[in-house]
Amino acid sequence: MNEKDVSKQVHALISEKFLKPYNPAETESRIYEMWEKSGYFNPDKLPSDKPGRGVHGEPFSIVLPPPNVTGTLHMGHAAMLAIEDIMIRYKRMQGFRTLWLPGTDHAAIATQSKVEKEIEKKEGKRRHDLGREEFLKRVSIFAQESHDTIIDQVRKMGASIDWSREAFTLDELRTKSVRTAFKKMYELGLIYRGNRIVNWDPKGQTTISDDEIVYEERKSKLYTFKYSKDFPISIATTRPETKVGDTAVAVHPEDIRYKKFVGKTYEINFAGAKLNIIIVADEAVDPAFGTGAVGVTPAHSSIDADIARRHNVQSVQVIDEFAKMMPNAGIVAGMKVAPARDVIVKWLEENSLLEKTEDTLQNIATAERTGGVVEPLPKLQWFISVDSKFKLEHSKIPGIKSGSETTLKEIMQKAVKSADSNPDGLIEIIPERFDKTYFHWINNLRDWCISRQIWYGHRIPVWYKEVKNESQDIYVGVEAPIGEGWKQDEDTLDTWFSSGLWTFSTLGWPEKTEDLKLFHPTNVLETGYDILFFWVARMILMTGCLLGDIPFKTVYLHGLVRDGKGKKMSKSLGNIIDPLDMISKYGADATRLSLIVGTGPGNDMKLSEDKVKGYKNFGNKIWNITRFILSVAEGERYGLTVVPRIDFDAQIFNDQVSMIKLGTTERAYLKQLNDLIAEITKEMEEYKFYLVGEKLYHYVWHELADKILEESKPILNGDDMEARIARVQFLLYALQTILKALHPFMPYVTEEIWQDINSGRSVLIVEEWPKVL
RNA sequence: GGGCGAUUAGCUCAGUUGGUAGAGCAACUCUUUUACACAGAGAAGGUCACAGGUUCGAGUCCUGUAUCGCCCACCA
Repeated sequence: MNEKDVSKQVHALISEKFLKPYNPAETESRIYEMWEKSGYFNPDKLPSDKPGRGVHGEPFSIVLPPPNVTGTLHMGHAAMLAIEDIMIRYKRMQGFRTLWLPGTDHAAIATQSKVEKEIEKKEGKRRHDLGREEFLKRVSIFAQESHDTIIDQVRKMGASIDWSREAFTLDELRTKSVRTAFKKMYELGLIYRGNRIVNWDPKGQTTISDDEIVYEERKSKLYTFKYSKDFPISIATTRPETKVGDTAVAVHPEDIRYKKFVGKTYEINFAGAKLNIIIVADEAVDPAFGTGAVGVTPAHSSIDADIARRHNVQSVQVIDEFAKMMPNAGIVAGMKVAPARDVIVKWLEENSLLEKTEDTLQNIATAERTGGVVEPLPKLQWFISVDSKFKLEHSKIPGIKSGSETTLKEIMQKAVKSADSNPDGLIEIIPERFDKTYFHWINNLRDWCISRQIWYGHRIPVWYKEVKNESQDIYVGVEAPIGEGWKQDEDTLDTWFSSGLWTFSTLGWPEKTEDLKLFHPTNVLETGYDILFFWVARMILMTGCLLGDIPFKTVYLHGLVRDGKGKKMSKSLGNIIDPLDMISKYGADATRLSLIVGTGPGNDMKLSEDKVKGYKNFGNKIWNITRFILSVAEGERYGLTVVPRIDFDAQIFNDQVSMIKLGTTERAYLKQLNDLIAEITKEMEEYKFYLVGEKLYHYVWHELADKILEESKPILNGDDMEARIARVQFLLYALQTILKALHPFMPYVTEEIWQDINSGRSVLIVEEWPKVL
């Protein structure tokens, strides 16, 4: 038999598919289906044949940060899925009883405004034209469609997630969790209803939280003037139109210029409005700024409201919910805020009261979702108090004893580990530097306004009943109260209220489920650093309050996905890279790896199509390495029968069992590979996936392929049978090892190869992570 | 105004208790040799932002400066 014939025969022994380049498109959906059928995504259906592994293993859980049902997934989601799937697959291979729980977020205000915009564009109607019921029906349809798209995308990424436990922040079970949480916190005195200055978005017609504000720097003018000729003090403001609502002028207590006026009151006719101004002394005033005197508008500025409260000064609202001046606003009554400002300035000029106009930069508060300029208004809303003391019955949080008094702020402070300030904290944030940001935020935290005047979301579980004497009965509960005349609160809850419960609402709380016992606290929360405050802090708050526990042990924060040049991806720049597009062009494995390598936790990642392409080539490289190794292993010309490759570890490393002696070269190769496994296993534990991905890439391509395979060719073609067998043994071992080690990163191509070389007798996702020998 | 981060090869980034600088991509030269041209071989490329300091020795520790980026903040 000549060489050519041998070659043909060899090829006949290898699956035909290895003769062509690796084709992700043909492979991925088939493999994903196989995984799903295996049941191994579900921690209850993991293999049970080995002690301490699979269903007998230690639990390891991650709850997916639920994507908003506002459309489709972007690269940031893809990165999140890639990182979490790596964690889960790694732990599953290590024998942990892994749960990765999927879900979606109704994202109240975001989803509602998206649908509102769509309806307005298509039908020219607003939500009030449709009515609450019809509008909600529309939103639900949209949410369902988004949900289906999202689920499909999650699967395409190769996420080994337990679909049997899928949750939605607005489904029946989560509604029960939300209402139970509300009721408990109300009973603890942590949720209260109060009339306070809130951030009102006139465009969205709702309150928003401090975190939903985006500040925009704008040029503005600082006007210095007097209310009237008889008034002794000049004040400065950027918003003259609000001055019709002034009720005081505040000066610093030590300011000798104004000391003599403190306590005096003045009746003034200011632009047609009747003002009653009292001069008060307050530490909050900076004597060096402007005139050193502040016109206090308690109804339209929270700092002014604070001053007013300290000095018992009344509050007069002059701007309404549509950002229009109210009837008591003198000559500007009925006008919009902006023109009212001009009119007031003109009035000041005409009356020779304006002393100075200066250019200044001002941070304008705008609503994140609608872009509307936020108007601070006094409104009756529901709040969560972060400073109220309450008794925490059962506490696992270090520094807070069961049954002791604490506050939500304290819970948030004590739960998180900080090398400097709180070394005993149980929650570790990765990268560490973010704990500074976290603590800084907590220290400045104010009460959280949780009611929203929108329709889509959890309706506040409070019912009112009018009784005589203009008072009303109030009922807070999980179910509607029995009896006539109860009316439920019209408002809905801030979407982060339900997200805050996510780690335990998804596991069945308030029921005492087996899942809750097994999988809570979850091991890792992996999410973007941009929602550290929105979400992570609130989960810690809610879990501490309701379970007396932490929601997760480790917080792994990833950054933003930017384009190849480091620019933020946006529609207007046209630089958006769509994950589905990348998957269909280069495969999920390549897409995943390109999002991992080159970026540490907490850093923004740069992604270009070329990078993805490069990793597609890598998939093919592995494919070709497999072809080569199988061809030499299975060739008759080497005198080898097809070896049951699954048992190689034993054969290689136990000389008693093996008939094959490894040579010094094989042992050197083996040591190198072993060192690599030791290194990357350590780095996996340290969440340094970017290093592991890169090192495996480098080893496979530039060590195994370029050096070891090349160096092996003369031996494999030589006459020394024993040397050939030893080499083939090593190569097969190396192949299996890198398939295992790469599997969390490139699940599809590794599983596809594994299926072939093991003739479908085992599934790589539950194989053992390579051992350090 | 406060805080955080970055600054290392043309580009994107590693560099874990201080011990003579690394990877990927791009560019260059050569090679179509039966695993792979979605490839291989080879060569090239850096005063580690700047200035001081500690040390036998600093990309790494300290102080300061500059530039860029991000977050937080109710100076009216």
